[in-house]
Amino acid sequence: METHTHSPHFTDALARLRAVKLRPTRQRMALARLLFEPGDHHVTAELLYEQAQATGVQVSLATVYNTLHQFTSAGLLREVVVDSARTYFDTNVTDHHHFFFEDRGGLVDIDGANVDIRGLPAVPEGAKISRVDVIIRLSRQD
Amino acid sequence: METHTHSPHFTDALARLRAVKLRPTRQRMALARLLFEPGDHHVTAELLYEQAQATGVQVSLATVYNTLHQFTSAGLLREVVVDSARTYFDTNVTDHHHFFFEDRGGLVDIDGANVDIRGLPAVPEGAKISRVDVIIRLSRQD
DNA sequence: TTCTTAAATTAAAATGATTCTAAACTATTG
DNA sequence: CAATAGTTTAGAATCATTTTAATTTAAGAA
Repeated sequence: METHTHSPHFTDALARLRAVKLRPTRQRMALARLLFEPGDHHVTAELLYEQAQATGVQVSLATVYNTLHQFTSAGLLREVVVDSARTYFDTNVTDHHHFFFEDRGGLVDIDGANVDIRGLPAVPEGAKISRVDVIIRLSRQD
Repeated sequence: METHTHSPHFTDALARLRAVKLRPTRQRMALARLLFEPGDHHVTAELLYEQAQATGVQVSLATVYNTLHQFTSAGLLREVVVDSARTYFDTNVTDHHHFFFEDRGGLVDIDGANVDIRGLPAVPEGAKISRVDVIIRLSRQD
């Protein structure tokens, strides 16, 4: 006999929200599932909003923006700045870098563990590194 | 006796425009001087527009945008994507990277000659590298 | 369960950077 | 100097994102 009837997915999203002290509202739960169940990927606000609509989740675009930012502040997501036209959010919050396909706007992660950057100058006085981003911009081969 | 009465600066801006086959209009000449005389630096469209106004150059914001993009296409400028809110243009078009001060939005160049990046995976099939950007994001110490 | 209230959601308006439009100039060339 | 292709521009349009202010809801108390 199971005492818990929640699906593992539900529990997972709920656990994540609890862990960062965000109220598990219907909207946040649904967005958390869309974001974290599929494994590492990248979304824009517009894309996540479309995914919500496509899967019957009722949520406004404003809430999608709010939620993406709240999740980012909470460390559940990372913002990736590669394109001045739109903001990407990454569900992979471990140390890593990106390939960026300039033509179609896609991102692919590069594990940061193996990447070693040498020859950088000293960090300016009074500042500290908050993050190092390596972006490899790709175009179509000839 | 001098046969040329142009200042070196004027000649320089003119030479640059000629080199990339852009008509040396009053506006482009003035913007070229604002951009290339001070040596390497970074501007946003709005900032360059303000500089033009401050120095009595009559030019519209639309032309500033047009010119920045034309100069970029011509290889006279480079676009730097570090902040999703605004686009920076860099007069340094040699191989280099950036420190980015997150709090005040400033950029400082890092010479690319000494920087060595190891451990990157192979470039995806059918794609080629158009550029590698290293952005070191800085926040205030403590 | 019901009440209370702070937190969350939302539609719609506002914002801000950037691009577009189409009309008025201007550099270049014959 | 005239013709014309390339430029500039004011102002409108666009588009991602944020804000506003009103409505709804989650969570804890009673």
